[in-house]
Amino acid sequence: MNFFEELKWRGMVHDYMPGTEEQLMKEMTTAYVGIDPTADSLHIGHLVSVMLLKHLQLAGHKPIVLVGGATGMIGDPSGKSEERNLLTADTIENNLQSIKKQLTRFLDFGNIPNQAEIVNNYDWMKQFSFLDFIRDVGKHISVNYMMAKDSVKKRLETGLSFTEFTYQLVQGYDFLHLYEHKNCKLQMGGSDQWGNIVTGTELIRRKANGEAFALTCPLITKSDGGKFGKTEKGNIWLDPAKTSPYEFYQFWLRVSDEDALKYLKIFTLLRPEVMEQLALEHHPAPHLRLLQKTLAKELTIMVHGEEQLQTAEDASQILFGAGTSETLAKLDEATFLSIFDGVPLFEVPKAVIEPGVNILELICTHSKVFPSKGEARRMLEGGGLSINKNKVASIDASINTSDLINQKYLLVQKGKKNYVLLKIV
RNA sequence: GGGGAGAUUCCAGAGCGGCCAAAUGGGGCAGACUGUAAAUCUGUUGUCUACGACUUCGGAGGUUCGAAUCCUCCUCUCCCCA
Repeated sequence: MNFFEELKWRGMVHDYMPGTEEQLMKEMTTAYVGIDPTADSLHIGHLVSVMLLKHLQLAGHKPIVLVGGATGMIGDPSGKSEERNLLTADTIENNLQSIKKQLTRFLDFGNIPNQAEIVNNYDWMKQFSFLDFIRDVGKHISVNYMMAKDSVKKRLETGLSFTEFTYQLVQGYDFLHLYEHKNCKLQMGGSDQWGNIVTGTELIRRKANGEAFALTCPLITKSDGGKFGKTEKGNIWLDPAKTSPYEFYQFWLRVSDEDALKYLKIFTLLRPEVMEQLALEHHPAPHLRLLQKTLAKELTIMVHGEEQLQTAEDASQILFGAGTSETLAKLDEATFLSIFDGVPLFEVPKAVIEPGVNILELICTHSKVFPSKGEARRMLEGGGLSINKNKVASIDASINTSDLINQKYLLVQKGKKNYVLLKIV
């Protein structure tokens, strides 16, 4: 199976320019995707682009990651309703380094013919003067052409700044630059990038008299229409300090049946036969969540490694399996701690708990499990609060040392899925 | 430059002197049902020393026993005409 076929069966092809497939068949092709260095970690939304490159490299082509140090300072108007804050060069540099580190888990930067590369468009944009830019680049693309782009049209109503309007030219120039300096003939990205990518190919044709291609993949959606990759707590990051491996694992485990297979295709490298088999087994017994478990497992290994997966699985087993207050009580401290690594933890002084303390006081005043008592009260009254896996029945309930696990811990549960650990010190 | 409309709780959007912590919808959270899915139904969605109190309706003042609601000024947004 070649690269193109691979992407197709995985449902990762949304649109491509005529000739793209032929180009990829013809020779080792260099292709790039752009990533905005808006944070010091990638999140799972970025993973699609990364997987595109992964497949590309596996098929023998050469991947380039373009970190948008320059474009990140501007902000793409696509899909945004408002102009974004500009980042400083320092922040971007810092973010870039962290991102680069994460990418090495996916792409081979080693000394091979099709080694992955990472480039920063700030490096070539920073000395480009405004005059030079409008003369050498702006001259080749008409305003009419630029205005016709969806990303621009959508913003005409609410207004967009000249800076944002220029974005597609800057991105287009990146492509031209890579075409000229790295023989890069293909740009990939999400379908929202189509317009920007095509501006690049257009620029390459007019200015370099060359031929370049575009390939986009569908934007990842959720079957219920929500935004992919977001939870109550925000983005799912690859950085374990931002999203613990446990949370990361749980995110994928909670994917709906409808989405599970789709995500498996996009985010894992499993072969079609394997997936077919999984789907077949999943169908008669959906509650076993075979697809979700496989998805969570594959991704956690890929991003965090085997060891972290083990912990995440153990923790999930305890928290969501047949776990009861008895099983909790039986855990020794080391196991207990390793399992709850990644679950938010608050410390409470021993003096508070020794005389016995009201439950609401404990979780609102002495620790910030809930931001306000009103919220905690509501949760409790609605039957959504448990301590050590036992539902708290009344707002007058009090906690004392006999409730502690290993004489030190309390497991507070908000609803079904959210756990917080209290440590008595 | 001239004329008009508006700014309300997470969002959209009612309210136009006391019955307003503020309708309704969306979203969020929780409960029930389940499979840590989906759908559905129910509850909840300012804070607290909690049948009561306190702080909210762009900002600052004022009128009034009493203001999200009336007046003045300011800031910002949108629309129309030049």
